[in-house]
Amino acid sequence: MPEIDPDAPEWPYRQIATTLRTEIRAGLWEPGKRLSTEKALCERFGVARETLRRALDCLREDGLIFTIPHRGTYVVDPLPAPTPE
Amino acid sequence: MPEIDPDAPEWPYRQIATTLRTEIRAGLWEPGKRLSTEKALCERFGVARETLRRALDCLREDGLIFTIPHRGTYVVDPLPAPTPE
DNA sequence: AGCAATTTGTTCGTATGTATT
DNA sequence: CAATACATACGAACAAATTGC
Repeated sequence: MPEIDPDAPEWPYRQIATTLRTEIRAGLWEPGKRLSTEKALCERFGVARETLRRALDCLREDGLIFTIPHRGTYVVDPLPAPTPE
Repeated sequence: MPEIDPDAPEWPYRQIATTLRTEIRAGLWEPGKRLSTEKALCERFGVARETLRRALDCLREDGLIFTIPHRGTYVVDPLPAPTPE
């Protein structure tokens, strides 16, 4: 069961962003802790690094994650209130 | 003051080539030095990467620039004599 | 102090699909 | 139809900072 569907109308990077957003909201990624590395996430979703990074950009805009250069990407703590819309 | 006019009769990539050619000839880009990255130039001119690269192709044909893969695009040193026409 | 591995940052090469001119 | 343009995506290579030994 691939985690993204290349044939879906939604772009892969958006599908990935949605998946990760849901997981973070569900608590699968603990606030304050580090997310998987870009490399690991690329392998998990079967996409190129650019695509994965594009997805992370979305989450960063949501205020759900932040990245420390050469260290990793972390889940914010505490999580921001979900934005309506 | 956008640097290119999408409504002009000239294609955007040609307008960009002309602008950069003029700047290089005027010495705004020092011979031997690196030009801005494709990304930065895309943002400056507000065009897609393909369009920007098409403009760089023109300058490359003019012998004004050369590109080192994964490093950047540089202004030739010395500049070639302007070709008549 | 030194060194290699890890990880993110950057940059160009290429290809595809869609829309516009 | 052909050329151009945009957005996305994959690939490759290199840079730079961090980490662990």
